[in-house]
Amino acid sequence: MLNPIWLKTFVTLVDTGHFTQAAEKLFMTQPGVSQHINKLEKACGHLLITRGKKSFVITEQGRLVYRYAKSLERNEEALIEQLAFDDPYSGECTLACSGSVALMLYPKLLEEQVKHPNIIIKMKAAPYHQILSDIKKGTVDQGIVTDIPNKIYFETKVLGEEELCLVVPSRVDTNVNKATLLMNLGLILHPDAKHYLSLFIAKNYKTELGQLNINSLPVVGFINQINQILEPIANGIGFTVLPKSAVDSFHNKQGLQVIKPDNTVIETLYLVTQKNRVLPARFETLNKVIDSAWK
Amino acid sequence: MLNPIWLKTFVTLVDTGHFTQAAEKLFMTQPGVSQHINKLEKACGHLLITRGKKSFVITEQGRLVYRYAKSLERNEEALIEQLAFDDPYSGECTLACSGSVALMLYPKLLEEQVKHPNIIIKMKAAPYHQILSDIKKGTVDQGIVTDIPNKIYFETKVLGEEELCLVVPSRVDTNVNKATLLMNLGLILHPDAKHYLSLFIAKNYKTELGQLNINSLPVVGFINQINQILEPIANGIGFTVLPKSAVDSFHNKQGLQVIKPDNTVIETLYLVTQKNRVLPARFETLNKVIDSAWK
DNA sequence: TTATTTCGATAATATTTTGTTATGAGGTTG
DNA sequence: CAACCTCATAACAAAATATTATCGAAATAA
Repeated sequence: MLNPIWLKTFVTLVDTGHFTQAAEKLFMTQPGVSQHINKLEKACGHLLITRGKKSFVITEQGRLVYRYAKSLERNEEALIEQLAFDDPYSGECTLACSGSVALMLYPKLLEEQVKHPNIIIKMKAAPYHQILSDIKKGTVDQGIVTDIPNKIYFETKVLGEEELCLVVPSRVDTNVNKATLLMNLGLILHPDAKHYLSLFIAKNYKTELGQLNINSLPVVGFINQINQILEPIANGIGFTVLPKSAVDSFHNKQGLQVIKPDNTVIETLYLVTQKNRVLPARFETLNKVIDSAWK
Repeated sequence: MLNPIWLKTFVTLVDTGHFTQAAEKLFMTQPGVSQHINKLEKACGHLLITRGKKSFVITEQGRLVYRYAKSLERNEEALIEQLAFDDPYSGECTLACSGSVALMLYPKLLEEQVKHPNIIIKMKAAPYHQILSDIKKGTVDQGIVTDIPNKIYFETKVLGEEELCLVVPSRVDTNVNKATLLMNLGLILHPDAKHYLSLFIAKNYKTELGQLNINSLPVVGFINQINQILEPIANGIGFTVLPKSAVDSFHNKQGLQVIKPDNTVIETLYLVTQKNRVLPARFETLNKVIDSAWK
């Protein structure tokens, strides 16, 4: 490994052209300089200078190492400067959430990135457990989920609420027994479908759906692209449960029919971060936008 | 200064998530890891991890340092690799020579750069003494000059020869005493004018010019752009001495008259490098072109 | 030329830095 | 609650590093 102190000595040596002068400049003794150069040459595996009796000439390798040392110095300075300066309008922000939240949130975040081009938004649509494991690993800074995770590892803050919609094809007659209706249609599966459906059933149609086993429902499709989940339903195939925002943004709404339930089903959204992790200033900028999305 | 060993320890710590495991991986003890991190934090001036009782969370500064450490590692590897590999078709070649040599040589070298785009030719037209001082400083790799420099500091190799031409305006009657002719015309000065003129006089017109003092010649112009030196002469003003190649490439030759001397005046061109400096392989590629320019 | 000074290399020694062992405090697990 | 982890700290041992002393060769001055 190339010790930066040796590199600095080498740079000074090359700049001054004299071992003695370099030593003076560095407040050390001349043999010290000699030793640094020897060690650096050993570490590099190449002679960095060609020694004459009283003078030296830098080798090609020496030139390369000299340039490297200079750039190292600059890089290190830049790093130290960066460490002290927590810019609220620059840096990477990685967040993960469900596809439907992403669908609604990402455009708003992009507006912010347009305002402050040095903020870089990285959005990952993922299922619940992956969001949590990514936050725990630290590969994702923040997540938005619909369940409160383990308080030992995560910090949680309520963001807002979203209405869940049971969506069926527009042609279907909904004035029938709901269990029969859904069994006949079959489920269009997506990453959060079963979770949403169970929330929905827990609050509605208990008498009709009470004994319905979600896992025994026929599955008539699967898609994990949020903007395509409603496609089969608009074509008359299956049903699903989705947040209202996802339904609203669908391009072909006349193909759909949202069943108005007796009790509105609300899921709470939580902003989740790693426990004890202090996020940099740019997340305040970001979270203003996220907060306002549910206001 | 950020010790690369501490940085490596820090990277390992972050990767493993455990002091003990990091220590094992690095064949050291756990307190050693603790100390490395402490020292690194002190050197950075920031906490890199937030310590829990049995675990830690990386801080924003820690993330920056982690990224820096990773890139440092890559850069160092790249350097070491580069040191061992002397590519004949890539790298910078800086050379210095007179304007007239540059005029002739640079196009040929550019052809070579087109063939091998990773070779970067840097050509500096400069007077004799500056060429030598640049080579001695090491800011220029090679020079082409017309005098053998001090053998203590430089290595010299004969490149070829060039004919010198005494150039006067085309309208002038040359069948007169040469001293009178030149005194009446006056010298168009350029960086090598006096040197060339002295070479010329030493071999020709000794009887006529014997007592002519170059420094007392009237100077009627000065220009250090090689392709413009002959401009005043083509306009009927002054005389000068230049290599034949520079005269040949002049755009308005009918305005000029080259005085045919009794003894052709030849200047020898020398390729000069710093003493004891071994040039990298790309200079072999380059010097083939340079050699062939005078063949 | 010879004496003097300058410059870098080397060896021996002193000092500082670094790594290890030993130990303790706090937390988790069975 | 005992056994077991994990990390921090202190004391000490080991290694790395810097200094002093000295030499030889070359440049400079006399």
